[in-house]
Amino acid sequence: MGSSLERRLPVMADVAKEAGVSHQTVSRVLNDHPNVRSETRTRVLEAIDKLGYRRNLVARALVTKHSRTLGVVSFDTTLYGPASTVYGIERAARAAGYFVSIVSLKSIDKAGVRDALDYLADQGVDGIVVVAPQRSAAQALADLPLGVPTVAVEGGEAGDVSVVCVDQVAGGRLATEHLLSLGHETVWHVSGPSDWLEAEGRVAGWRAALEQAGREAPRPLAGDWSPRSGYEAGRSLASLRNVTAVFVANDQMALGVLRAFIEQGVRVPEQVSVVGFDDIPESEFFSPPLTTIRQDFDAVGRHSIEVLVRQLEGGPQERERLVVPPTFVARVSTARA
Amino acid sequence: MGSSLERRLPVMADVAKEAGVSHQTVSRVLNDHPNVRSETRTRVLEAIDKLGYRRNLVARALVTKHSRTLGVVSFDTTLYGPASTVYGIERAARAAGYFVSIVSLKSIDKAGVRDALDYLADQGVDGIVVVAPQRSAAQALADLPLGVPTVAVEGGEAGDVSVVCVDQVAGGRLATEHLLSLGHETVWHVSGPSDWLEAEGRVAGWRAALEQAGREAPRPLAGDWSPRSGYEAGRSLASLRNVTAVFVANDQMALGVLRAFIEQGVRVPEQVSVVGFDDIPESEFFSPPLTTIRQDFDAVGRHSIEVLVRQLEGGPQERERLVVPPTFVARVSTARA
DNA sequence: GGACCCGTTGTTAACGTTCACAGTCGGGGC
DNA sequence: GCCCCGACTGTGAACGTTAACAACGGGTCC
Repeated sequence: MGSSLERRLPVMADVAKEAGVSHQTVSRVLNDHPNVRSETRTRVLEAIDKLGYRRNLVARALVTKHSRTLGVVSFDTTLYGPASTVYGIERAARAAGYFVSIVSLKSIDKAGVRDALDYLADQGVDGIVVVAPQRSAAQALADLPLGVPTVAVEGGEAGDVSVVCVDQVAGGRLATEHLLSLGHETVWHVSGPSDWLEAEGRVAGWRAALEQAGREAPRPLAGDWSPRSGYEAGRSLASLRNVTAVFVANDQMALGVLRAFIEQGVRVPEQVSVVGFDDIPESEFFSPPLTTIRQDFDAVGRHSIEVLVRQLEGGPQERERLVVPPTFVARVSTARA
Repeated sequence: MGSSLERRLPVMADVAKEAGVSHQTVSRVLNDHPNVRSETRTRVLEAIDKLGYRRNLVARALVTKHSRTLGVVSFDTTLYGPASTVYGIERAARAAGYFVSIVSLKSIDKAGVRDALDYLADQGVDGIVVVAPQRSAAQALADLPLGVPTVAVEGGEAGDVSVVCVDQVAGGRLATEHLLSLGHETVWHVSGPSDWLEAEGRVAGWRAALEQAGREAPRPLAGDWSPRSGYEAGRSLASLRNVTAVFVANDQMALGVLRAFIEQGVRVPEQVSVVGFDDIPESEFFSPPLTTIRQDFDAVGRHSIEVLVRQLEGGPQERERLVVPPTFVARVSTARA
């Protein structure tokens, strides 16, 4: 074998020899230690450049006990919400100088969350963000004795950890009040899966708005976030007489509802008004373009890293709770009753 | 502070003392070394359990020179395709016993890719998967001298690295031939951004199918994958007289096209047939449900890890090229001319 | 002029694991 | 009875970095 291929990568000692200083001085240059003569610094930098030296972060992590890696536990990053949140997390983390190690769970049960947490802890992450939108995940988090600073996204009132989330209740209210303000007698609801905190919050907001207006709340139809479940809910709704307004818990299900209505000859918004939730990029081009509630996933991701980094670098801190407000997006799927 | 909080985590030496053996024997037990008396093994295991010992992977990585971490470089993981691919990669990697560290790029230029690669190399990843669907990214990859085994996903003919991809040309053919077989005189095309290899492959497949049938290829309209760009292309198409069949390079743009057609009073599939690409979960519920070409992103992700792990564990290997075939999904957006 | 301090540098010892090698012990072949 | 071999275990030295401390020189303050 050629020697150039086998030659081991240069280490600090090599740089030190090249620059005629001690390895510790090289370390100081690398870590921006103030007390290094600038002439020495230049010499070291030149040696580094000449040798193509790159510092070994593993060795560094061993002695500092900090890996500058953050762990992310998430659920099905194929969905737009989690994907966008994780995207925001990753970019914010990198901007803050951290690596990001990801674990995507297929199902979130206590064992799954515990495994993921152990797995990341083994790897030596400095902090963890758990995208835990399900009650079971939030609970698992609350029960687990975790030795690593942790932030929950959409985590509800989860034990001791800090939480960053969108105000789902406000979102549900926003949607419902909009429909009520258009003169609809009441508003039907297609909800998300019952063990999701987000689904629950939207139901609560919807119910609160109806109650405040003194209206009867119809029994909500439960979906699973998928377009298909929305479609099925839509068929049920279409067969009912008195439905004029529907608040659907996410845009994908709203698409299914829209489809069912079209098939059944129910015109939106002339006969029934529909409001979605999330504002996915597609919503604007549904038929008709969907009025919806926008969640700023990117902000959620960024905030969760802010909170985590503050905890990491500012020492032990108070548990924080950061709420991002949702916003109303008017399009054409709603009309006066 | 309570001493229990400050007590350092147990290390191998603690376990060794507890079990009355040397630290090396503990190491052997942990690494499933054959030559350990089973009675000794049990004693060590009990000590580990009692002390709640967890081995320090950072220290291990320092001496073995293997971090059991894989790096993933991707572009905008908010899009369904990349998100699904990365999801598949992550799960497959974890199943193979590797951690996954992710870098999401906003724009893929040579500098961005180089930075990401350096960043991951610094962290000491054992291998890298680059989801490099753009020509510039593929080129960057080809030019870069990388010391780490690398696999490109959707990477085209990229230099020395192995490639896993979906056969885009076949997909383009499939879509076009389907439309031709329905008796359409020719097929229009709304393409993806010109520097994307996937876009280029689909154009090539479309063109080849038309040529083979002896038909004229109209000038393709270029989009940027977004529903909005599809919408704009759709408006242009609607203003044309002789358009009866359109192959759109992805489902999101197809949604925009559909929307534009509805607004212009063009009926699908009665007047114009539309075929998309990707088969995102929403497509089935578009109006009308979209006939499309399905890409198995999950398989792509899994294969890329297979190839990478084979390279990692089987020593230096031949450059591989693995092609996943797309499949045709019939729905209702197409009809006889 | 001596004490002291600060800026600069070097020396030595961690960090927690695995690797290389050297024992020890018991059994089988001659 | 001796030798050798194989199973098992222990000892010491890496791995490449940062932390802790010591040492040196020159200036300032009294």
